[in-house]
Amino acid sequence: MPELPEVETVANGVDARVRGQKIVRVWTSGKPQTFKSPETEIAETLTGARIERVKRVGKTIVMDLKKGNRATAGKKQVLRSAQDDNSNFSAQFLVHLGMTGRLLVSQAEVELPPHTHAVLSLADGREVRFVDPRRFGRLSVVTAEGGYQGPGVEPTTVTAEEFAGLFKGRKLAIKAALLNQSILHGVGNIYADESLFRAGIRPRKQAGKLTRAELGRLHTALQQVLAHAIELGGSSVSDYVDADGVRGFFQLEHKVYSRAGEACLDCGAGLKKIVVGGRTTVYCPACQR
DNA sequence: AGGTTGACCTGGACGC
DNA sequence: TGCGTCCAGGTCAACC
Repeated sequence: MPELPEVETVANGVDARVRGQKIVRVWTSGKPQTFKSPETEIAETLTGARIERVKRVGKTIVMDLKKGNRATAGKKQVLRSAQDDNSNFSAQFLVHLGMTGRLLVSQAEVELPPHTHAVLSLADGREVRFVDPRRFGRLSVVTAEGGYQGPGVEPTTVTAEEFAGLFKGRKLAIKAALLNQSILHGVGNIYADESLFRAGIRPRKQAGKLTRAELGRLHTALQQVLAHAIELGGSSVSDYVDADGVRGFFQLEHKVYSRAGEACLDCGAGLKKIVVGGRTTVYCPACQR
C-alpha cells in the first residue's frame, strides 16, 4: 500500500524523469470517481504546462506546473492580452494513489495497462500514466496560494515537542491517531504498526494517555522507520510498483505488519491480530505494553 | 466536535 | 476444477 515512503519513492522517480518537460496533451478515462476536480479542468490546467518539479506532501504526489508566456511564445499568440503576459500561471496537479494507484512514465508505444485513468503526453514522446485498478486513487488540480500543504503535520520533520502536542487530550487509540491524516499526514497501516512495535506501545492505548517517555520513543521510532523505508525505496506489498516498475523491498524489514500468529522477532511471543480504528492491527503482547 | 463506522472498489487468496 | 466468499485498506460521508 502506498504510504509516505512509497509515495516519496514514486514522486522522486517521476521527478527525475519528467522535470522540465512540457505536457502537450491530456487524456482522461471518464470514470467520475477518480477525478476530484472536473476532468475538463484537469485537462485545461495540464495541457501546455511545464512540469517544474514533482514532490510528496503527505500521501499525495504533487506536480508543480507552470504555464508561462515564454513556453508558449510564438506558438499561438492569440488575443489574450494582459492576463497572460504576466500570468506565469502556476498550479498543481495532485495525485493520490489510494490503495492500488501507480504513476508510470512510459514510451508512448508501450501498450496502455488495464485500468489506466489518465495519460499526460509529454513533448518528448513519453507519457505519464495514472493506473489504478481499485479506483481508490484521486486526481485533482489546485491553485492555492503557497501551494498544497496537506491536511496535517509532516511526520518526517516534526519535532518531538510538536509531535507530543498533537496527541494531548485525545481519547482515540494511538494507532487511530497515527492513521488520522488531519493530525499527521503520510502514516498508514504498515508504518503505524511498525513504529508502535519499535516504541513498545500498545496500539489501543489512548493517545492522550501516553507518557512523555512513550511519546519520545514513538517520535524516534516513527522517524527512523520512515527514513529507513525511504532509503530502501519504499515497501512493495502486493501491487505497489515504483515509477520504473521496480519493486521496493522494505517488506523484508516488517517486524509485525502481516505477521499475525508468527513469532515476535524480538522475544518469540505470538503476534496478535486485532482491529483498531477499523484497521487490522498486529502487535506483540509481550513487547508492547 | 471528537470519535467511530461503513461504503467505495477489484484482485487475489482461500475453502469446499 | 471452479465457484463463492472474504479480505485488503485510504479516505470520506454519515452517524453517534
